[in-house]
Amino acid sequence: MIQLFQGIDDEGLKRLAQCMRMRITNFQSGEQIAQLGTIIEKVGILLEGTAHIEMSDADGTCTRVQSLLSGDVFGELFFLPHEDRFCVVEADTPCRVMFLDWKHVIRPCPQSCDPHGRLIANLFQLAAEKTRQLSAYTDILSQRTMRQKLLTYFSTLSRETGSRTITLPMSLAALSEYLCVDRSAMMRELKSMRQEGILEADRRVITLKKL
Amino acid sequence: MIQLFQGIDDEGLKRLAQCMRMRITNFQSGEQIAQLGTIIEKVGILLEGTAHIEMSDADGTCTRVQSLLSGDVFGELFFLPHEDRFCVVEADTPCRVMFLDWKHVIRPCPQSCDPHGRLIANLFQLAAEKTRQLSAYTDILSQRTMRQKLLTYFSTLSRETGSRTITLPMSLAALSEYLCVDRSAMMRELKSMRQEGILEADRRVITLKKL
DNA sequence: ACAGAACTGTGGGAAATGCAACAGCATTGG
DNA sequence: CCAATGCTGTTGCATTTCCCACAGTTCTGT
Repeated sequence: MIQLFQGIDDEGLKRLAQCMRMRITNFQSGEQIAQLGTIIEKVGILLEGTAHIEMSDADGTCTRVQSLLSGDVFGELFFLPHEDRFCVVEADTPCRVMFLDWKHVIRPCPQSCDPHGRLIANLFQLAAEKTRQLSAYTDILSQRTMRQKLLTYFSTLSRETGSRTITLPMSLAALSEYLCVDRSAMMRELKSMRQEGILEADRRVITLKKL
Repeated sequence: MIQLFQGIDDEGLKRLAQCMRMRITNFQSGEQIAQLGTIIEKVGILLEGTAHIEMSDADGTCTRVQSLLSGDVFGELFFLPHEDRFCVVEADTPCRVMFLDWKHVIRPCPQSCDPHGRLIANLFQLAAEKTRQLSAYTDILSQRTMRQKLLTYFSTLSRETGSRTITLPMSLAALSEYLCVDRSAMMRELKSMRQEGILEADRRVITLKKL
């Protein structure tokens, strides 16, 4: 199920395809799907496969800044790169990608078709979700101590799943990068949190004991 | 000049006002302008005055998470609060605020009027700008050392103004909070950066000497 | 089944950062 | 003009975090 097309039936999709000149392209693993500039030009929807956005720093180092899964929407709307940086979307596995022209999206079609309005609403919904994720992330990073970073992240996960026991969606090594802290220091911190009875931790499975 | 209405003339504004049931309300200092829920309901535009968004934490502490100036747009689209948090917009000075109903914004009017499309495009533009700001901020916070945080922030400012000499838009004390570091530690770091010839710093005026 | 790679867990020592406290300067409002 | 307040700049000391190194485990592809 693709969120972007939620509430739009096949009939509507066909009309939309005409309205906004949809085109679908296939990419192989490692192939470049798009480059992101500083103005909004295109909207991409990953129909199948996995990909990621990577950013070249001024000094040449590449950083993977975002992972994209099936159904994800990407483009300048959702990730406007900084001016002096080079930003590309690259396929991790074979991908099937749909592109829309931005200018056709925002220009309501003459018939003012219903699916079009729906699509725009969905796009906004996705944009809002994006900012929510980003602000949740800054919420974590703005914590001063590592313990607070960890607890902020864990309680977000716990809230989302509705359970005190959570399974991390990434390796502990990746978690340390996500939190922007040293891995060994994080292990040490987890250890002392365990000793203080704040949580139980066995590899990726964490159980929060106190609030 | 209000960005949201860029490219729309008075004639168009009048039509829009009908289309989407614009209404304008005045607020006094300290008055609550709106509460932000978890679904998109309204779009607010601050026409005059200054305000801020504050978030009540689970433990009751209030944090000012965003300042709003004349022309700023707020609402769930731009700031979706976390589920268990209570989020309000409050006036700092007397404010004049315009509200639009979200459902009328995304529903293209029967006549498919041109200003409507323009408004939607502007809204997207603003949303994109918001995510850009947020990701610039995470870019800073994700730096591991204070020096890198400072340099990342300074070079962003420098890039924006196109000059190597920048004037901080806030006090040094506020800057330390923005960067989520200790103020005295930051002063110390600025001092050693000055001594190493990386920059010149006199109060809020900073000159970058090396890249 | 095996080799290689990635991940987890631990520790010592170095470096960075935070905390607390204080003094001088600038700004503001009566 | 003065007092009060907030901002800047500095320091000693405690703590946290980082860096590096190593060992055991799990995972992965052949």
